[in-house]
Amino acid sequence: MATIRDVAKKAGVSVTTVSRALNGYSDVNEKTREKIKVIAQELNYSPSLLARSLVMKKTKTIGLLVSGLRIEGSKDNFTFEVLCGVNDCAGELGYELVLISTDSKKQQEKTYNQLCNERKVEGVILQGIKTDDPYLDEVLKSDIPCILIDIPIESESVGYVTTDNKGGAQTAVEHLTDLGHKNIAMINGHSQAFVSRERLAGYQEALQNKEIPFNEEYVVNGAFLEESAELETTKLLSKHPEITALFCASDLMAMGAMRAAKKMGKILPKDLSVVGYDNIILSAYSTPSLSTIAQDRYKLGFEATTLLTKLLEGKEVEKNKVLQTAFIKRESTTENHR
Amino acid sequence: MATIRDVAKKAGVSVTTVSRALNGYSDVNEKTREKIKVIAQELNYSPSLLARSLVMKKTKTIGLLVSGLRIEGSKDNFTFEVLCGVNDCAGELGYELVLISTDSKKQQEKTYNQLCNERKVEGVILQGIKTDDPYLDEVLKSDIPCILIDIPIESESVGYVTTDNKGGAQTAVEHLTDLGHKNIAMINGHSQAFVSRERLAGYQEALQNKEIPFNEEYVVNGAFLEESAELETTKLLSKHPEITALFCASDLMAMGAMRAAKKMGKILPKDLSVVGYDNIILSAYSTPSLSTIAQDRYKLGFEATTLLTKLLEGKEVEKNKVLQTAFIKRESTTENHR
DNA sequence: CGCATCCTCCAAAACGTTTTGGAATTGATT
DNA sequence: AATCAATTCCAAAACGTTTTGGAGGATGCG
Repeated sequence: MATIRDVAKKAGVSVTTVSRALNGYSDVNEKTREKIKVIAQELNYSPSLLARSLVMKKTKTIGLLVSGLRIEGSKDNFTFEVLCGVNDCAGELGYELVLISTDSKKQQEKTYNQLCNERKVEGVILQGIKTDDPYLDEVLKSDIPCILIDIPIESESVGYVTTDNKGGAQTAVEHLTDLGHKNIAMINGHSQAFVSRERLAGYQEALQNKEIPFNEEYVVNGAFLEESAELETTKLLSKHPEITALFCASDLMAMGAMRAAKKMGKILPKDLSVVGYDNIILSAYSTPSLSTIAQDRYKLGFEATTLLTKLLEGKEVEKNKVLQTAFIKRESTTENHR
Repeated sequence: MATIRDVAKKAGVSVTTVSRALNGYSDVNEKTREKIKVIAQELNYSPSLLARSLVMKKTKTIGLLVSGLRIEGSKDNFTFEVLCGVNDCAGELGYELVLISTDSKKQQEKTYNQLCNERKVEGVILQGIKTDDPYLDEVLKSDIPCILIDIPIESESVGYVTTDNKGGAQTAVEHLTDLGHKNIAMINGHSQAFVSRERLAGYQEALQNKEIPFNEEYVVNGAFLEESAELETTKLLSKHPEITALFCASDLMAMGAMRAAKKMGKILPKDLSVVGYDNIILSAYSTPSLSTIAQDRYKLGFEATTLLTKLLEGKEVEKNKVLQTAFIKRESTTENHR
């Protein structure tokens, strides 16, 4: 409510002096500085970031643009944990965070550039965007610094962070082959995700290393959805009863797959070993608990922010970062008995 | 990048005209308006919300102030789902949303008023704050409109939304008494939460209705934490083996309680019926799945935003809203066999 | 023709800051 | 006494918008 002018008037000095006093400049007498500080406190004055940003042409604000901020995200907490990481890092570095959420409807109203320019965000972190999203082109053309999460594309102003999806998938499948499984199917996500392609590549490589031939029919698409995965698994296991192990590209799909198997009368993990991907909370609580590949979503957000701020501050940096994954053994995988 | 001045220059009109043309005023010729629109598009112009807010003294921005935005929140998703609700409602009504997160460290640097005044938020939604938090006093003294989530306090500028905690708890416990249970214990949250007091009251009332005497030793404090609840349950059941049913003030604590019981060799739900509170995702996936009281966290956020915006727009409204809960029967409760 | 009315447009002020380029005072040095 | 340097302060411009109050021209009416 109180402006710098009010402080200046009450202190009997100019606004310039108030500004310089409060911002720690040296050309103001310590005595007047103290006086000004006291008065500012009395008046409950806090400088308007709006006005400051306007004149300084700097907002110290980054945007977290999430495509599809929906309550369904509760199941894997991807968005939430990334948000926590971004928020913590931004807080540490003194950046404000604005949350920008879009969906296909909103995208028709405002372009990516409009969204960012309006709010004068200095940089953006993009989460949840698909590879065929029209925004992605805009992002690459735009010169607003941006870090993509889980989309490995680089340009002058764009970098990315992701995890070692191929390596993670390979580890998962090798765990299954190590247990003696030969007929290993994969429930993959949708093809508009880079991570799906990478995880498929890891699956294939793991098989190849053990000289197990790749069977196209063993890979089905579960769209990262629990229900789709359940449906696809039912079809898959009916058609191919010889399958003894399943690698799912997400834990959520693994949940659906396990339910499908149970409904078909299979005993887990004896009749079917399942390994997931993500290490979501649920995976520790399901019966059987799920062996999975853990990826650190919090760190994904944190590192994205670190990278972005370095970009903003003009530091020369690698514009990408690939985080490692970790395999977590739980109850859903066991030796092949057939 | 392009400013209104650039558009004006290129269109050969004044900035006034550009402003009025773009904002749909009537005193501009349709032909010039079209021309201006085209040029604005060409230049990729979007008005600076900063400048606009400054001059209009209106930001159309609300703040979601969450105390303790931490990754641990993944387990119950309270914050996330509230956020989704707030975000959706704010989006619909044309409000910007800024996420403000605090913790005890940050609170020492900046007061509540500073936090809000700096960013010129018009109103605030407060989530995750405890009843003994120093911010709460500030909130009540401040004249920034504010909606509290799950803290039933009202003042001139402050309202709240919450759920019917007492009724919910009562329903939960009545479910247990209906199943023939007499020795029903309660694992409550910490006492700095209004919801804990309310749920305790509901527990007591349900017992009283069935003329079951209240036993102080049957109520223990699990601090809303899974581990604490596990520990307390172990102690409780050891000391009072006659207990056949448990009402937990949160699903997460119910998870801990069930684990404790299992570790003691009890078969669930035969030896112990458990009902939780919240209906978090986990509760549907645990073994046994958890009977619980569902509260709609998304709606909590959505209604909070509705209320806040009405307050901001000066509409005369009830400054509070109490949402109903719903009982969900799952596997963790069964008839008393003793 | 004279006047009122409508339609288009615009110059300038305002919002609350920071920064620039000095000005005034004081103290020290020649 | 004159000069110089250091210290402390300030007026004014700038940032990018919206709004106010009115100007100028065209049109309609008596």
